[in-house]
Amino acid sequence: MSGAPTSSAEPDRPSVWARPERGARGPAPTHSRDQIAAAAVELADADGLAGVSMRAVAGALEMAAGSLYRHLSSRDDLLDLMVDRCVGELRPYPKDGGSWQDQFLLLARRQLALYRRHPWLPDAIARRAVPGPNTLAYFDACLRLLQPVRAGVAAKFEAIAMVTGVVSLFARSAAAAGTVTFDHVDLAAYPHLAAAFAEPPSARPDGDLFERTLRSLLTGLLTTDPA
Amino acid sequence: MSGAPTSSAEPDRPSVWARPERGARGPAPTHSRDQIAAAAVELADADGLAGVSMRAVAGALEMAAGSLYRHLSSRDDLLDLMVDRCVGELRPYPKDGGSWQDQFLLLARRQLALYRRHPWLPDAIARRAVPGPNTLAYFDACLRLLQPVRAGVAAKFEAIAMVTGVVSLFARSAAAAGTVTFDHVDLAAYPHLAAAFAEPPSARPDGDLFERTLRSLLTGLLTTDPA
DNA sequence: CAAAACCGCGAACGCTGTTTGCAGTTTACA
DNA sequence: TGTAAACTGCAAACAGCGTTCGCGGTTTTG
Repeated sequence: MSGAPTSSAEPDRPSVWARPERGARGPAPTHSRDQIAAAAVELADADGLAGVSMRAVAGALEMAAGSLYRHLSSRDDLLDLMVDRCVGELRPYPKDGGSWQDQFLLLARRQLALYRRHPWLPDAIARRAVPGPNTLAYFDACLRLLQPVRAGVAAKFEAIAMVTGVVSLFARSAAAAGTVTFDHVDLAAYPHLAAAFAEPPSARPDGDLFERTLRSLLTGLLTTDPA
Repeated sequence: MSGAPTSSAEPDRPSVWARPERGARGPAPTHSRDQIAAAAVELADADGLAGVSMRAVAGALEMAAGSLYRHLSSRDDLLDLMVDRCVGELRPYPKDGGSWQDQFLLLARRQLALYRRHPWLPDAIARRAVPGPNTLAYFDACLRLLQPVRAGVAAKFEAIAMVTGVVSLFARSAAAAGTVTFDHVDLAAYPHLAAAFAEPPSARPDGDLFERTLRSLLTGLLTTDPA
């Protein structure tokens, strides 16, 4: 969901998606992958990513912490599951409406809503999540929307990653507006900061900022691009 | 460095910048704040943010882990120190050259270089770092560059945060290009992904992408903006 | 029916950030 | 000048974390 696709030889941790959901020999697992992911997402929505500890997730499912490792090989696997589960909420993908910019913007709006529902999602994604089926479907849908665009695959992936990133910036700026506070700071040494705060508080930028930003970003990234 | 300034009543953890560097009564500390921050930055540059444990930092300075808490009240404080120290590398700020867009772009380029020197910086900043003197100076310089722009303070802060965010996206995409790998995945269910990989690998987008993106972002965010 | 494979469990390991009591050192004030 | 307060660094400990391991019990395979 970030970065361009290449096949570099990095420390490939074996993804969850490779391992079979359950073995063929033993007793049936008392919990499914989806149940685990759902419980973890619920916990993250409530307490943030830090609240998603193996013990907490296991506790929410009334199982022992170590038992989780029958389903996952690490906490990273759990986060991959969570990410893919939430990306699935983007379905169904826009189809048959307006220009590719319009469609992409619609998708971006849905991403923004998703990131607001799950404020921890950008962080979980930025951690280089291994794409699961839903994430692959998301990329596929993006590429489908970008089909009319005459640009190379690399450029398209760059654009997708950039849009995803900007969307998460908007989600963060909305969620954490007013996070940075300059109170109790001596502004004497910072004349322009001081002047800014002397000014009467201006209205926050209008609501179309999201659309205008993404439109200029998309056209800038994809339309005038050669390759 | 992210988000707009407001004075909301959030759980204000007391910043490092408030506490005096050393008391007036006891023996002289064997290490200064700067030495601690420098050691931590060195560690982060080498091993990433995860490598910056209190014990590791203390070890690099040949002191006990608990002793760090004579200078800092938490690890967050340490990260704040690290961030502000690195932001200081942006000095001196551009002055007297070209249009405000040109000057801001120059600053953005320097930020990009900074983020490449310290790949952990974006993460440390995104964690809502408490602005130190260097960060305040950075904001001050940004506002000075934006002085000719007729836009409200809130819009300017939004723009600054957005530029900072996009710069870190570029830094990440460059550092982690080829991170997401679709190898060993059955692409049968994802026709557009499959088609994308069947295509001969196209050249990566040209180098002016950074400039074009930021220019369109800046003009989109600030020039047509009302108040 | 035996062997292999898998499940869930509880206890442990090493790591983390942080707290605490201690002894020693420097300063401020009467 | 002497004493008390304030500060320093240290070692040890605490709770929490992700993770591993050996156990007994259950299910399937041959």
